[in-house]
Amino acid sequence: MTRTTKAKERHIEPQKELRVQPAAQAQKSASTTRLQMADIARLAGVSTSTVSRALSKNPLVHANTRQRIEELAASLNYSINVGAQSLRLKENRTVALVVPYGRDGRQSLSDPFFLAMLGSIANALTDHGMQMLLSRVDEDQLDSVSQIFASNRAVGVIIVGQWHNHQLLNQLAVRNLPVVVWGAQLPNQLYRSVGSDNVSGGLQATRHLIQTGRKRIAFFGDITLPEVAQRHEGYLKAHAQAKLAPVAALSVTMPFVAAQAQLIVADFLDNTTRKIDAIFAASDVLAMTAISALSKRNKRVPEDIAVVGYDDIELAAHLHPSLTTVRQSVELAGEALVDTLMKLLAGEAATSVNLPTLLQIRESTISD
Amino acid sequence: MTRTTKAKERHIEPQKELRVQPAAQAQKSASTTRLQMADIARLAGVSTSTVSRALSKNPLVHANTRQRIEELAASLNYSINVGAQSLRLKENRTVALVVPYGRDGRQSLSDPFFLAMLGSIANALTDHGMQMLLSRVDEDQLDSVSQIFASNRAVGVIIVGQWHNHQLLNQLAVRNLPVVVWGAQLPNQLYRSVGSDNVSGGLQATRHLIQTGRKRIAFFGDITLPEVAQRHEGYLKAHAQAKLAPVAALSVTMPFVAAQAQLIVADFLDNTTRKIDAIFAASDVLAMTAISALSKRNKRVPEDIAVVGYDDIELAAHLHPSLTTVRQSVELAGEALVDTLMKLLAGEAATSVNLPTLLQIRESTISD
DNA sequence: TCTTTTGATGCAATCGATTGCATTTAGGGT
DNA sequence: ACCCTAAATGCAATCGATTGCATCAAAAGA
Repeated sequence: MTRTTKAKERHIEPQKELRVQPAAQAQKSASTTRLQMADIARLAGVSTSTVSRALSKNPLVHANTRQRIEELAASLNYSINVGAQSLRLKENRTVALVVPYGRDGRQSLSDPFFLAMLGSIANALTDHGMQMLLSRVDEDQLDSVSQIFASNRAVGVIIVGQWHNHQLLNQLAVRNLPVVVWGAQLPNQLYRSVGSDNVSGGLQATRHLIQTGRKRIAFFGDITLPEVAQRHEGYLKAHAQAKLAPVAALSVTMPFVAAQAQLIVADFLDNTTRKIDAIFAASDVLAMTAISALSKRNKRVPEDIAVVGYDDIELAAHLHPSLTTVRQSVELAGEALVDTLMKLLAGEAATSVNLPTLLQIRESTISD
Repeated sequence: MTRTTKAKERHIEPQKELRVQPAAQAQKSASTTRLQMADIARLAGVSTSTVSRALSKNPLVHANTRQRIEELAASLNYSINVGAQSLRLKENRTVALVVPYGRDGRQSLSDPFFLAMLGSIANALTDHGMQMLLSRVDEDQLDSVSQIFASNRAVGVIIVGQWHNHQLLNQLAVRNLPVVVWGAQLPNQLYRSVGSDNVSGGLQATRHLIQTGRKRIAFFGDITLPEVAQRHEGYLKAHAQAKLAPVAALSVTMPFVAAQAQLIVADFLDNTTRKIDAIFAASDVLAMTAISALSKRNKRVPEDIAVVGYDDIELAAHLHPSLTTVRQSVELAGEALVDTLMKLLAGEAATSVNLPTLLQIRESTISD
């Protein structure tokens, strides 16, 4: 019997060798047909099976053959088609990072903290040999996250910011989808979350202000967001521990977006009936907005009013005055999110993570 | 002849129906087999061909059939496997965003400007129905970008930051790869770039300082980077136009990373032989670092020393003093990068883009 | 009633890889 | 010289979709 078994010859589908040249660009090099395994096989004088095995370092192929194929592939700059590969292997090394965006509220992709987090997650994923797909999703259509799985775009999802979506996130969790959320840990929470210990952070910040003699401390932030609510809880707790009665009117709800917050801060400060000697802001950006508004009104920070922020973005240390703030380690956060997701993907037990917070005391609360 | 042609029955590969349960997680729902087109077809009592056509709104299928299939698919939350689809169609709607990272120099993923750009690009790509894959690549191995194409991971690449890689980028360009770079436009440039008009930006900033009476103006930035070099060129040009002789010793080379820059700035300021009355910094982060260092030395901004930054990050307006800076519109930048890439992908002619810059005059140069 | 036309659906090849089994070749033992 | 084992390679099915052509059913024309 002949070696060549006369490979099937009926090609119904027409070979589109002749491909239309894009009109404008005469330059487009003629045969941009992407190199594939069959090409390497032909050039190496072996079958695609052997090439496949050689490139995956399968010991079945002879060492010499393998080296020859590897060199050939490298010299031709060949790289296996990951789409075809993952189709066949039914595997996928992509994780989707979902950033919900609402009309109002914290515009995640402009807040330095969230952006830094994104970078950190990218790094952590790279360390695990994972790709990162960035998806922006309308806050109201967060259930479209399940499409990401259904269409096999990614094996896991990291959602940055839980917003007002606790129920939606729970719905994803009951479907057993590998999802991890950056945010607060809440009662009746079915999904895994990673976040800083917001209550403790709020407590540390407020206690510090009280210890430096402040008595009328304002709170700036959007309390409808779980994370902020917990920071506010810490704020109240610190008051209680010091046997101070917090003044409700000093808790001001405002979104995270600097431009919008600025107006509310101005309005608050100009209302002379409310005297304050300190501000605890739910993010560094809000704190900076507050400081800016204060200095426009000739209030000195920290002499007249002390300010504490939250996040410890890189700039916080380089401001004037440098900002006292509650540090959430972006690096730890990224690693914890990715680690938790990896556990879920491996089918291991994974619990929500509460990262420690550390108060960074700087000039905005202590005059030297 | 019978209708059913006795579909092929020899299944060599064993059906792995029995899949190993991950040990720890007994919960893992039993049949997590992802839904596929064949399932929809079976449930609808049609062939996969019909389902495929129905979902792609092919007029060949009867309107009733189509609606039935669409509803079924929707109710089961079915979504076509994009991997298989793009394998068959040989198309791909993913763009890779490559962020080179070097040991030193501007750590793109911590600088707010680059991060904001990333968000802007993500938005622009979403508008074009494109996915965005984020890849971090070592600055020295930038040629691995071609792997992204070879492995069909993405159809186009946007590189944020040209760094010292002009030659490498040119090499990519001669291979006719659809690549767009954020950075300066250089002589002998074969690739398409999008950037702000750095020379003009540097000119505007410096001229403004000169017009407000400053004479000994320091320049802070890493001149080995093309973008910074052009800003410095504008700085020199402004001096020439004002018939001022720039003092070479006042141009200080420093990386973009705040922590590293801080040391160099401190060293510079403490060297009493160099008197200055203004600083033009090549990024807002550098400007903020400078302001912080100045106020630590009891120098007032702008009274003693005026400071101009570059980028106009969102925070710049909310600082104290608010920062005079050269605005690079992140939104325009993202759109221009994506538009240019889309043109390349469509085979249309595309040219490099130089975006206009606008000097934002704020408190750090003008006392009110 | 029988042929023709048209509309709707199914069959099977295909995209670029992986892999179980079959097959060939080389090496070893007697 | 001959058989047997082991090593190396090839064949062809498969992953989940798309699509040209064939087929079937129903409507229209003769």
